[in-house]
Parts: sequence; structure tokens; C-alpha cells
Amino acid sequence: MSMATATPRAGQTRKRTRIQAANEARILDAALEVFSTYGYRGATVDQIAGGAGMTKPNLLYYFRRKQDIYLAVLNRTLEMWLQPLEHLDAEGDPAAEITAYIDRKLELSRDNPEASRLFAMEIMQGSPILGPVLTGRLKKLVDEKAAVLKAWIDAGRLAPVDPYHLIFMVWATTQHYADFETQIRAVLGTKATRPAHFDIAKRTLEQVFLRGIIGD
Amino acid sequence: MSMATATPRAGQTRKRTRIQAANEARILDAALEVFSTYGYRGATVDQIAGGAGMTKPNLLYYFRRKQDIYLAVLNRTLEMWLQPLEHLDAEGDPAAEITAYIDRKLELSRDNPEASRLFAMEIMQGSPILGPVLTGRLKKLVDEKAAVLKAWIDAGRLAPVDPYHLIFMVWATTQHYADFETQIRAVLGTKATRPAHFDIAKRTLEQVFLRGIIGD
DNA sequence: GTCTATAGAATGATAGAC
DNA sequence: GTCTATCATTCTATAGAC
Repeated sequence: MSMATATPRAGQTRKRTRIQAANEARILDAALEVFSTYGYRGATVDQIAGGAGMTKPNLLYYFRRKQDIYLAVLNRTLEMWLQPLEHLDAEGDPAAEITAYIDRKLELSRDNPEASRLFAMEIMQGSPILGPVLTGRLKKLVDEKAAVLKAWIDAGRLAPVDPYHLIFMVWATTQHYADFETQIRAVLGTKATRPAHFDIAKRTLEQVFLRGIIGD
Repeated sequence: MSMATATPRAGQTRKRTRIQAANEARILDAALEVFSTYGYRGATVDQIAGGAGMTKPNLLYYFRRKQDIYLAVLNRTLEMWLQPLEHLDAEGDPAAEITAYIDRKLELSRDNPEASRLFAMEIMQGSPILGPVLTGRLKKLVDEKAAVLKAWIDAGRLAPVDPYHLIFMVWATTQHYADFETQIRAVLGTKATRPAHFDIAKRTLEQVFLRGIIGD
């Protein structure tokens, strides 16, 4: 499987009509919903078509194969997924930068839980598609930002913790609110008024991380 | 769906033979592997049978339906999943208890990543089966332990953080090493010699959590 | 571009020989 | 208890009418 974007039937298409663009968007929205819930194998084209309000053959006119829909959805959400860490600025203040990073990731979990679960599903199934992205672009990005954290530690501006695992901790704690949403709701019960519990989550994460890694 | 354990063809079975018990165990091992990778819908009976070294009809002699296998696997791993938190002792020292809790959860992720992913898959798919367990037994357990943390906070032995979200943080950071194993490996690259990176993870988690919530 | 109809493969589950 | 053979269903994907 390559990472190429799926395009509708090549040929005489010079430019997409407004209707085509709208239909593709509706398909990708529905596909995100289904793939993020059941994973690639558990998802069915019929389900996606139903969610997009069209018939299966009609959907397959836009994306010839199930695989193509999956690739398109992953591609559409990839940038959103990588952006928060990319914004971590070596020139900024460590505490402010890390706080902002946590906040961005948490907002993503609150506003796009399906995107978070899509990647979680893909990775838990062994990253069959995203594998190359993880060992390539993502690893490069993390190496770079881990070096930034390392520099802050060496300068005494951050407690001496492993920078890679610190990044993993931020990923884990923020994505948890998207990926395990049903468990959070079940446990919090009536306390889980959305988005109120996100504010409490934010405050808790900031408290623990900042006290944990910034010297008093 | 009820939570009853699946039993092989009722009838003349007085007690299971050694072979039956061994076959059931092999089936459940294979089922854990497959369900934890693909989720309920993505898993196929054929795949499980293959993993257990038997044919599909033979497997279905032991568990009549796919659902029954799933229920049996969930039941077999449920206790393991709940135990670490249950051991948190109100009478112990806060720092020692929380450290021990983190360690137990992390060991579970290291030694039983499939079990962790099984529950992650189930919850991400909306907890269709475990829903009642989450709102029942799990919620009760978390309420109880959150009260313990609250008492420690009120006694000034723990920084004033939300106890529920603190528990979520421990879940998230420890399970991350099981659920997102392929991502961890991809990012760490050659640094990810197992179980060496688990030791670094353990040290990092303990550092951040203890500095974060225990007053200096 | 969208539909009905359907081919062809895979899947859950069963029947019956041994 | 275990196998081969098979059924009914569901699924991906395609053909062809409109």
C-alpha cells in the first residue's frame, strides 16, 4: 500500500465540480467516524455509505476501493495530528512552551476525538499503513524536539527527565480523553459534563507536569 | 449480550478432560492475540482457529459462537485488569502507594500488552460489552480510591490535584506503552531495546508523578 | 453521476462422516 | 472430538441501465 491520495476516476476530470467536492467531504467525514470506531478491518463500505447518505456503488464511484477511502482519511488528518508538537519552540520559555503543547493536544482530543481514535486504531493494529510515517517523519520530528528538551535540561531550566518519555507522557495523557472517552464518562458519571471535565483535566495535567518537571 | 462464561456444548459433560482444558486455553490465547489486534468485528474465527492450530469447526465445537469466545477472553483478563488499583492501600504512605501502583500498571503493560490492547479496543469501540462493568464495578472502585487520594490531599500529604484525573493520568501513561507499542518502537528506533526502555519509562513516570504531586 | 443488479470472495455457523 | 463439505450471509467490487 502506498500513501498516495485517492483521486476519483482519472480521465476526463479537469476540475472537480462543487457537488463532487461536497460528496467527497461527506464520505470522508462518515469514513472517519466508522474507521475510528471499528478500525480498518472492522469497518464496512456499506456503513460508510450509509453515514454519508448515499448508496455503496455511488460511494465507490468516488473512491474505487475501501483502501483508498482509508488512505484519504488518514492523509486528511495527518497534519492535524503532527502539528501540536511542531509548534514547540526552542526559543520560548520551557514552562510556557510545554503548557501550550499540553493545551493544544488536549484541545485536539476535545474537538477531534475521532481523529485521535483513528490514529490509535491504526497504531494498535500494528501501523500497517502509517508505519513509514512513524519511522520517518514522526521520528525525525520527535528527535528534533527531544533535543530541544535536552538543551533545556542541560541549561538547568527543566528537571532531568528522559525527553522521549516525557513526550510520550504528554501524548498518553492528552489522547486518553479522546481514545477512552466512554470509560471516562462511565467513571465520572454525572460529574462528566462536557466540556467542563476537560477544564479540570487541563488544570490537573498542567499542575502535575509543571510541578513535575519545572524546578520550584 | 450477557456476561456469562461460555461453556462447551452442555449435556453429558461431567468434567472437562485434560485435552479439553488445554484446547480451550489455546483457543483463548489465540483469541486474545487476534481480538486485541483487530477488535471484535475485525477479528475472524478462522484466524483464531489458525492461531490455535485447529480448524474452524473444531474451534466452534468448544465455543459455539464468535461472541462466546470474546466474552470468555474478556472475563479471563478482567481481574488482571482491575487488580492494580484494588491494591492501593489507604493505610500506606502516599508516595510509596502511588509508586507501587504505577509500577504494577507498567509491569502489566510490559508483560501483558495484548490484554491492555484488548480492553483498549473494546472501550474505543464504545464498550458494547464492558459498558456495565465500567459504570458498575470499575466506577465503584475508582470512587473508592479517589476518596483515598482525597483524604491524603486533605491531610496535606498530597498536592491538591483532582483525584479522578490523577488516576486517569496513571492509566494513560502506563497503558500507553502497551497500546502504542509500535509507535514507541518506531520513534525510539534502536534505543528501544526491550525491556530496557521500560526501565527508563518507569524512572521517568515516577520522577514526574512524585515531584508533581508530593510536596518537596 | 447515480442507481439496480449481481459477480465473486470471505465469513459465521451447521451437518454429518469417521 | 475432529474432520470435510457445505449453507446462508455479508462483504468488496463491478457491470450496465438510466
